[in-house]
Amino acid sequence: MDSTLAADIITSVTPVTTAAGATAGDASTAQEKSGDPFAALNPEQRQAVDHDIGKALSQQQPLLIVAGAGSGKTNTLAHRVANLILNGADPQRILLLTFSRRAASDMGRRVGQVMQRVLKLGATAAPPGLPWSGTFHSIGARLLRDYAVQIGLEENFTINDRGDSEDLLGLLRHEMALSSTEKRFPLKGTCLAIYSRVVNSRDDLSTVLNKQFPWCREWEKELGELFERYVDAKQEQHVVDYDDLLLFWAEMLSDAELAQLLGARFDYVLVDEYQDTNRLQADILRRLKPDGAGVTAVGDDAQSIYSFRGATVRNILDFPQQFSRPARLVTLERNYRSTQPILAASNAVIEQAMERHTKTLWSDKVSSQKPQLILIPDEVEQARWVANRVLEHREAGMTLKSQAVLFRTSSHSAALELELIRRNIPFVKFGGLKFLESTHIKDLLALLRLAHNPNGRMAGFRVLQLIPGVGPATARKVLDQMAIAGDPVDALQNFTPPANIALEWQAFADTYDLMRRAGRQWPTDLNAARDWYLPQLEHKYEDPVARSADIEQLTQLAAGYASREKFLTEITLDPPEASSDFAAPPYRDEDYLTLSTIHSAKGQEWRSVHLLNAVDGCLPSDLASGNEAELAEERRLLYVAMTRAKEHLHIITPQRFYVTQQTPQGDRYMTAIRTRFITPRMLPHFEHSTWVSAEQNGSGTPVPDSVKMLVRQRAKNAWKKN
DNA sequence: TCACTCTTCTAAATG
DNA sequence: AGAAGAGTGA
Repeated sequence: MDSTLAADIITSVTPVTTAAGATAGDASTAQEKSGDPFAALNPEQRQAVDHDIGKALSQQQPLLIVAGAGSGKTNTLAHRVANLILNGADPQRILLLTFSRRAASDMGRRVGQVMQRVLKLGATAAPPGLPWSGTFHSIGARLLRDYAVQIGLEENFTINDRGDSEDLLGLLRHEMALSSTEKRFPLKGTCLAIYSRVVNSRDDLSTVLNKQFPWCREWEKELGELFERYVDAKQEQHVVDYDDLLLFWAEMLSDAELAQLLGARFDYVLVDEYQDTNRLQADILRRLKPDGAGVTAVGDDAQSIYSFRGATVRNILDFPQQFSRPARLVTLERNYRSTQPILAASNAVIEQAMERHTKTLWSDKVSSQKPQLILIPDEVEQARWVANRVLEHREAGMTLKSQAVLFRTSSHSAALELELIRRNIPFVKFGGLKFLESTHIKDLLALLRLAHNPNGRMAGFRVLQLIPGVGPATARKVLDQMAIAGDPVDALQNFTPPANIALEWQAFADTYDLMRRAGRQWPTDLNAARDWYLPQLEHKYEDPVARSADIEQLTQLAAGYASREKFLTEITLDPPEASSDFAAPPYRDEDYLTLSTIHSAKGQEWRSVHLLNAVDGCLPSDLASGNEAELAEERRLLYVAMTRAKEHLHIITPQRFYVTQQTPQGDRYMTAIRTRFITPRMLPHFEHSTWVSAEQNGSGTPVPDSVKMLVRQRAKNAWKKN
């Protein structure tokens, strides 16, 4: 093992006190008193951090850390990485697999802080970077580029995002005449979901259809054929989809020689959020390190919320037996995040879950304030109430950044967003509709992709139809000619378009020519693309101004990347989280409120958390109330949402919903009831209050709970005979 | 072959 | 509310 790097760091030690913030307890003082760098960790965390340190790599046992919400999971993992490096591990040979890009950079920073503190590095001394940290997908993409030639992939392959993949399936579906069948064939989105599930769960098609898509069972034969064509089409077009990034990686590892080569690249493999990995990812891990030496996984089965993507709780439950050597299990139950009343309520919710690693979180943060359960007339009032409360908290010294509003589904925040805009409260929304998914952004990216990979038919199909007068038929003809031509640029230039669009055609051909011309430098090709696209925007959309602002923003963003390939890969795997409408750059540095789907809130924490629409139909979503497994996951979602709160938790249940879709004899409003996951038995864990709408009581002041209780009690007493 | 309108169907979370 | 397919006129 290479220990030169750690040695280098130690020689640069300077006796400066740390600037890095201590997370759990008072790290710096505890450590200075005892002289022990890890003194601030609790005994279980310490076991995890010290596990098999100093043993020969080949002798090390795999490690599973089952870490409850807020138990210092990231901190523990960061300390373990730092400890490995301190004991001679080479940071270049550590593979750190995280769930999101944000988690990856967070981890890198934390490791740096720990290293700095432990080694007492000066604030200016750079801690070692971790070049191999990222999501399974992004690491997969890097490895595929490295080994492309050896596994028969074209070097210029591009990555299709979900929209492209759906469109490709849609096209093939149409070609197979499945779009006009007597009984409706599954839509392209459903087709992709089925395909993806097959790949990620490693089940066969009929199992997946029976288990997850029973209403599509009758199409098994056609779907099988469609997917076969889909795989061929991707190969012809030099494109891969998200699932391929994992699948090709796994397949690469089923070759003994390549597996040996790849496994030997990394001494340590650490996986965060293991509860949200799927079987394909578990296979990758096992094939990379068959005996589990140097493998650490961290996760919490109670927070598994990605089964729709094929993640399975079985992964974490089975981890101890996954390798040729059994794993060591360490459980972290002490919560450093939330107050005891918040934890008590969260525990009550998750206790109803059936299969799990039993653990009960505890905390010594006392508080007299129970989480609040608020009954509110409707969504509009909900928005107003939340905005009021957010401002109140801020008056009490809580920055907007330390507060968040969470919801099950992106659209649940619509009313709140309007209210926040109206009242000038800055916010950033995470999750939901991505910047990347708007048509105009997709158009421009498609043009860049087509320049990078002329075989990418989906990109081509989309781009060509942007030219006025070009529809599907012409586009197909052009693409066919491009495919057989030696040089795609020549094919475009030589194509004879219908006479009435000759001018438009020439402008496009010249742009493409420019973009592919040898010697061009990024981002000049991007600028050419933009200059061509902006005028198209004018006649294609009603609101060209807002859209061209997005395009400008994308151009800015893109110029920051080293190359076209880097940009295209990164933007596909890690799109900007918030749409430009709400996250204009100036807001970024200011204080802002966070709006987030529960899924995107994973791993985060805030002093105050509001949870919107805690009613049946929203949480659990009525689309996910089909079977027990789906319901169990919805329950975990509520648990995840609740455990994000450190001090204040407000759960809001609007009683009436405005229904946009009219049922034949339906009402405009629908009455909602409190989420079934908060049962009457749990009510003592909450403080209750009711907000009477402004119209009803004139002032909009909430009626204090004490008054209400009094009234209710008296009403009840009238019937008591004692 | 394209561009447009009309009708019917579906509807989430994400790398 | 928006997508996808069907139908129609230029």
